[in-house]
Amino acid sequence: MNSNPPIVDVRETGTSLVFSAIRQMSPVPRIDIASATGFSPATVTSITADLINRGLIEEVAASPQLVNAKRGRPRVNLKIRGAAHLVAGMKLSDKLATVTIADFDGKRIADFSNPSDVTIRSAAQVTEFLSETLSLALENAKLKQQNLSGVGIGLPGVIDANTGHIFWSPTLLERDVPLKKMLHGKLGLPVFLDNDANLVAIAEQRFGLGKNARNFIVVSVEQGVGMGIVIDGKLYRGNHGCGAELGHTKVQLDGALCRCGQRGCLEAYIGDYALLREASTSLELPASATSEEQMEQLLAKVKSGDVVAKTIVRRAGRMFAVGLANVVNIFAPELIILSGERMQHNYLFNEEMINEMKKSIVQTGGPPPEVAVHEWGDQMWAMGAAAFAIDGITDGILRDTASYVA
Amino acid sequence: MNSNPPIVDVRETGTSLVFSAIRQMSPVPRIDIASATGFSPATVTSITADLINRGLIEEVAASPQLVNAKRGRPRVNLKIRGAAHLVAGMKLSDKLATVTIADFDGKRIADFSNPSDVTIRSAAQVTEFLSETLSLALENAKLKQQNLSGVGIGLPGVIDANTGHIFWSPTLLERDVPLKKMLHGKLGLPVFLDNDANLVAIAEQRFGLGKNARNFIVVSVEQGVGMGIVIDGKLYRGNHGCGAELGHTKVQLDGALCRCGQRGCLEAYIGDYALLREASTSLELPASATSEEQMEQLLAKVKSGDVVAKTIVRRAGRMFAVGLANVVNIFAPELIILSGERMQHNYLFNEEMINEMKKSIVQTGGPPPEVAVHEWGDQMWAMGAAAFAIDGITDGILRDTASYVA
DNA sequence: CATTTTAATTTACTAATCAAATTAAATCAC
DNA sequence: GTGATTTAATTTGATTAGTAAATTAAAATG
Repeated sequence: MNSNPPIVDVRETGTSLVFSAIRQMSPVPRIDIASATGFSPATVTSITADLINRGLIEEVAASPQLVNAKRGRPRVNLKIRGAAHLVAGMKLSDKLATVTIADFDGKRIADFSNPSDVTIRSAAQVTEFLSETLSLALENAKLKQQNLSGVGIGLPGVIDANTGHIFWSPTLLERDVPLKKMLHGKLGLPVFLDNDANLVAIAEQRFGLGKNARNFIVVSVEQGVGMGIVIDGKLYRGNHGCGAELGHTKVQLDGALCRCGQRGCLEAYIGDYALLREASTSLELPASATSEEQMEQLLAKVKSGDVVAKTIVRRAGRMFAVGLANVVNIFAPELIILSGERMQHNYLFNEEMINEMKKSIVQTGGPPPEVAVHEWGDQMWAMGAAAFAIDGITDGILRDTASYVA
Repeated sequence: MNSNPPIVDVRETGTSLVFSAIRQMSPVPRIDIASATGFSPATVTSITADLINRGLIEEVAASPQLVNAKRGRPRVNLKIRGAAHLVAGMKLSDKLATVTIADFDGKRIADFSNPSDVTIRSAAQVTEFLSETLSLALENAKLKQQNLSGVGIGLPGVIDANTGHIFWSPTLLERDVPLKKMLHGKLGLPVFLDNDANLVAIAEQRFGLGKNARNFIVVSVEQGVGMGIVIDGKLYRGNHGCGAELGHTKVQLDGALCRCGQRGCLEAYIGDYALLREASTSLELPASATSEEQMEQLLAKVKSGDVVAKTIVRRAGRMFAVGLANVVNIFAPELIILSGERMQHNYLFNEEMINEMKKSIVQTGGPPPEVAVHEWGDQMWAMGAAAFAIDGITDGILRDTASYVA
């Protein structure tokens, strides 16, 4: 009964602590690193000297206009050295694979996207398609594969990010695919896989609105409803490494039928297909059009004052508010980021929904969570994947015993 | 824009790491501490020697029958030294204050409970009542206040555990009460306050079914519905230090009216008052009886096959299943502990509900969370409070620079 | 140009931790 | 029994991560 080995968490090294402080606050002078990490200036000097030595960070030439007009020795800013590594971030969605090449500092170097008519593939075909897309992206950016230090990839579905095992994905024909291993074999590069919603959360944390928050959630609506949870500055992935499934929380007992086969799922009220399903019963929408086109027509009707269209969209908004409020009641995050493209804005991410949500959360006495809407393009997903790859590579580098001279 | 100071988390000291390993695995030989913490045996020897020196842990005399019949030098087990400190854990509920005196190792030394007709008090009166109850409990156990090193107290409501500030509690007349400060002033002892549901989670983690889990939730139904969330072995308290409000997650848009004034809250379907409200419309229950008695009568009717009573209880169970499933879909914990007294078992914590819940969670491919029902008496809450106090005291002790000789 | 101020570095030390050798206490094998 | 073997714990002697205090660096001030 007592032989179970509870793994006590690995303590972070001074080097990794300093490095992540630089990443978070970049550009930042040593003195601020010292106060943020609690290390003495002496230690910061010695650790940063080592990091500079290893080519991972660099000093920033002081730009004259930024000098604070204070006296004293001027601060020397440090930043991540972008040239240290290049990574690719990829996002595989319905009919498109998007690639962003980024440097170690997260700077976007090049973008590429590869449309395709095929929406669902075998594991082997996905491997092939992603590999081919990466090659094209590299060619396009005049880079070679050996310039890359790793590839991060996001795709929808239920994925264990630790093992890179895909339990299920709408883009894959099979279940239980060891895609990370397959891609690693094909590309010969370190591969980092995760659910796309988690990667959006990482993107927000690293480059977006989550920069200064420790506990926040990111809700991203695309085909499905995704959610990423950041607790204590760390992405929370649940017990099996799979993310949260906001889209399949129940907002109604015995409610509308969902794609997943269950009833009352949030997604069954706010997903594109749910709205169109309702529209089809009492509105005239051209049946032959794509679902994107149909959605646009539905929203146009809402704008022009169509009562039925408004009813449809309004319920979706109210249901979404309930779903969000539930997350808030359970989590009490400091910030909620609604992340998506313009279209969602019109029917979900609006004042009315946010107010309704706030009315449904329990009064704690503390301030309600801030709600922010972030309209990003498609590249955001890929940037999250790139950030994920950067993190993975950084972990690998900093785990090696850092030999710096005191 | 860049001057915000991101606090990088404090790294745990070797001493506190070893100490918590001992607490978790107690009794445990040094060699196992070494492998669990990753420290070398040499380090464990030196740290444990210091802890023994300080009287915080002790060697356990080898009991002959437990010797593993292996050869080699026998292992010497270590455990927390109970005599090091005594604490009181208190729980204030509707009509009762419960006290448990526990030693530093979490061993129950004495119990006491103090019933009262008053259900709601002013802050001053609560301070007085708790102080008086503690005195009686000490007297009863033949102890003096100076024997105690701290007091942990749990009460329902919205509480910031860090500051000990009570935003609101059903047991208090006023809002925004700095109860921790008041009690500290009155008792002259370190006081640790938290929401009672959180303390149940701590009790489960320390003494109960959560011992071997890193991510789990504890749902406790008393008057309201409480939930405690443990992530990565640590109680998650949300952004303001206040716990999760499972009872006020919405399970129905525009649903039943809740005590909190909102509609569709889980509590408005499964709380005692919700069931009795329904019962009152079509069942004959003696109006003069207490709600406990009425509940018993309602459950008796269920048992004897009353159709209406069954309908009422069955909906409650289904709603509860939905509420739980939502938590699982968001969190994916490895374990759910349903904690409460016998009564809940009959109408909420049963096979049917658990199956219904499992049907409402999304298939991840991984195993569904384990669900365990834990029937504890009233003392559980107080034990959680005691454990919380022990933790607080331990933190204080181990934060001081441990001067051990290498 | 000396003074003041702030940032960064150097120096000399301390504390935490480990590897390797040693000691301790048991069983096993004959 | 007695030495060989095995495993746990400790000791010893280094090494490393980190600090405090002194020093150097580079600016503004007056």
